[in-house]
Amino acid sequence: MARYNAKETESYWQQQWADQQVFAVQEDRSRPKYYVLEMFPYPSGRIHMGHVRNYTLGDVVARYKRAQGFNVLHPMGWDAFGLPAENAAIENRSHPADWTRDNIAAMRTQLQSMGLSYDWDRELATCEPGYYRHEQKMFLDFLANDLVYRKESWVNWDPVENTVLANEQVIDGRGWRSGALVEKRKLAQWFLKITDYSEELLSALDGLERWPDRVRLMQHNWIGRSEGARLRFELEGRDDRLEVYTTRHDTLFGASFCAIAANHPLAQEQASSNTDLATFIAECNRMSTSEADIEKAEKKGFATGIYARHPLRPDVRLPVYVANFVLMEYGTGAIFGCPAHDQRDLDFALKYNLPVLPVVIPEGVDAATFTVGETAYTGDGRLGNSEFLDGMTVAEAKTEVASRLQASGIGETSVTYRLRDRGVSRQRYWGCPIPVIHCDDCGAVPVPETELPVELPRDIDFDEPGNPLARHPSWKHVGCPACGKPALRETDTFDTFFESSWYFLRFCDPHNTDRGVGDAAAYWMPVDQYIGGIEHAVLHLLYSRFFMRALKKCGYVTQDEPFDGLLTQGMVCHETYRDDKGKWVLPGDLLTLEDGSLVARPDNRPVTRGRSEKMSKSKKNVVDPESILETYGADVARLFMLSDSPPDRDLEWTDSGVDGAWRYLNRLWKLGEDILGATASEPARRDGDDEVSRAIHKTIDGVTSDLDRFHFNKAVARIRELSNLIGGLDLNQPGNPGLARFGFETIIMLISPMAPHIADELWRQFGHADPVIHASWPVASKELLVDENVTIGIQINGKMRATIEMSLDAERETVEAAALAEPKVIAQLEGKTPRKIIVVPNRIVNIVA
RNA sequence: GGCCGCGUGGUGGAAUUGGUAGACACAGCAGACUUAAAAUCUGCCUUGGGGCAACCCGAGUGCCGGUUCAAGUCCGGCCGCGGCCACCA
Repeated sequence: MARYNAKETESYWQQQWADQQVFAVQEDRSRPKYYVLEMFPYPSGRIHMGHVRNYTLGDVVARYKRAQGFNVLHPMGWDAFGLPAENAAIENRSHPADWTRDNIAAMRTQLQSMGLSYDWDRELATCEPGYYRHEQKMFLDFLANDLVYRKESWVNWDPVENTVLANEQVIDGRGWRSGALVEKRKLAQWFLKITDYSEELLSALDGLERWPDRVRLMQHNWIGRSEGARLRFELEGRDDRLEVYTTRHDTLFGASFCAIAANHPLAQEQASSNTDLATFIAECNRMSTSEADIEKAEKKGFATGIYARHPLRPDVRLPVYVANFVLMEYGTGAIFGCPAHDQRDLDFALKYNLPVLPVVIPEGVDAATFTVGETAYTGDGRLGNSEFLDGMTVAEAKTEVASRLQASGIGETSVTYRLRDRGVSRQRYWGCPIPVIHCDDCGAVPVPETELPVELPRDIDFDEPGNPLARHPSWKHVGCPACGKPALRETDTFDTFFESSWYFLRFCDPHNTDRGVGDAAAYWMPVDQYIGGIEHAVLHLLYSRFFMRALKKCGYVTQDEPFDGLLTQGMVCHETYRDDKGKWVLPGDLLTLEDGSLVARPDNRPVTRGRSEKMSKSKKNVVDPESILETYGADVARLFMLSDSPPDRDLEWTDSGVDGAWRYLNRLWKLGEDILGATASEPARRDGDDEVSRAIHKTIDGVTSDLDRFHFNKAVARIRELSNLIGGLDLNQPGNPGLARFGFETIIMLISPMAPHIADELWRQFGHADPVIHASWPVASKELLVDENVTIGIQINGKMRATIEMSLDAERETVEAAALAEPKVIAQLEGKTPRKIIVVPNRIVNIVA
């Protein structure tokens, strides 16, 4: 055996695995299935460290489960539609399809050099008609099942990307990719009825026991259920009523105004005959939705001149305002304001000189003297100034108001969700065409199934801004499928979340041409372990949950939840560096001078070290995985990623940590060489009950439970501990070589999911013909997990003073006597008689004196 | 503003869920090998004090207090950092 050559070994074994098709998977109902999936990447062209971490984690799980006898499905594909391809097309005059496919090829090569155990035969790319035709079929089924609808609505318009953005894609009032200030526009859009499932998506969160609590909480908050009431106010001089939504119907007697959203139908109606109001509404629609601006934004209103009648007090008239803080999208788009108990309403009331009547009185305060100044009272208390409600608790008052309103037909309790239907139309080329044809006579007509897929045309140009599909000379001109008259194709495409909401189903049977979701899904689904970034906690993960339910309704699947277990990995971080001009510097351009100072190549500019942040191109604190794979090999990169931090925490990338992983693998190689030399004719000795054998079995047990719980860093620590122990054995002592061999072969198996190449090479050197992947996971002997003797700590008044060796499960009295006989204990007690002695079996003795 | 996390050596992190704090590493220091360096190997490595020494005494898990025989772990109050949501009625 020569010095370990990672490069040769890794490419040799990658070839072996491919040739022997060791990762090919089939339905095999005789074995339990295990579906492990990492979030598929966008083909940007190069992998980054986040990918390396994500796919390493998934690969460890896949290989470990396979060794345990599971039939493991572990596929990889490409989330291949999306804007960057179009931007690249504009910049480089390339075609989005070519750009995307080239990137996929490049990234596939990179991923393959990581030695990941994918069944590449199942690879898919969402931009291929073979994929998206099924998506178009799903859309048609959604239409038929009342899960999708078209409506005119106010949308977020990104003026730079010339497209609509979902609410979730607007961050601080700006487009998530372009950073441009988002405008409001009214457009006809297709919407998915996710709100039909609000309650179910919420309540089913409880069943997702193998999801991180915080992800469940984020979805819980995102769905945002609130229990309140809808009330219909009579409007003076009008026949229609104003419906408001409130969660504080207990405060109804404190109401002093009503407010409606700028885009509320009543506001729109009034604006048609009132130019000042129209101006005000236009102003509201221009308003920025960024955090900072909202903080500062004044609560502004415009009195419509309409008055609402108080439903419980005929003498009270409530002026109706159009107000800039009322959202059309939530509740009914109208509220009643109770200034005394809502800060926003109070600000508004003070500005427009509206009455402030407290109706919830803090316990022990007289209703007659309680006043509200500039701060609304939002605490608990009893009702006051509220006629028949006086003296009730808030909860009692809510019930009473609800039942009175219900009895008189004015209102009823109502549950409202923050979750909104998701608009899916995007005015882009590089996406899945929405299979609809617009006919002047027949309206929006679904494309007949026999004509699917509606394929993207290849010949498009990006010379002008906007959607090239809409400008294409012929593509959109078709006959109406219903009446045959000339009609126009929908030129919008789906938002890319559509593709990623069901790809996990496609992996179960990716070559099925008839159906998007074949029968194999019933065998493989749900995904047993899904792994990816926390940034998808709400969007992707919630929409995938919705898709499963929608597809179930359409008969595609029988299950509700797509992902049984979820692991959200932390970010890969790195220190940041800036030169004397404040420009970011790549870690690779750094040079440490002899005096220890940091400079940047090539001109040795002085550099200051900044805090560690998520690796990002903009701050240049990136390390290119390819250079690491090239210099150290995949096993080193994988081992480092696993050993330094728990997977759900942020990982600090350090060169020295990588070196440490490199040194360990070389030490392991050397150790294997020594043991092999010493045991040329001696087999592994597995039958001992000595301390080393016990340590080996304890390591097996520990690593197994660590991997079960994704404590990869601890598993690595245990393996290193064992290799330190085995490395310390004197191979000249009789018996030791066989023991060392047993220990070492165990280490190879335990480390094989993490560093698979070196494991397979060592495995072969130790005389095994088949790759480690075919060996079954080692099982610890129960009887070797417990020691004959235990070390028991002795405390005096809670302070550690000594330890004693006792046989396992020694009698309480024996332990007590031994503890009291310990010289240090005698010295510490100074002749005092213990008042009490607590004995925790096999663990600790505490003497209270 | 609302909700939720997290604070352990110089650093990343362990600690069987209330029972011997600091496993395993990284960095550092000392030594061995070497003409020398790199690599490798060995040792030290929370902190203050004492001892030639194996060791001994005290303090110590952000701060203050509490519960307990026993607290990094549980409770209360501060301080700091981070995440998500946010004009949601």
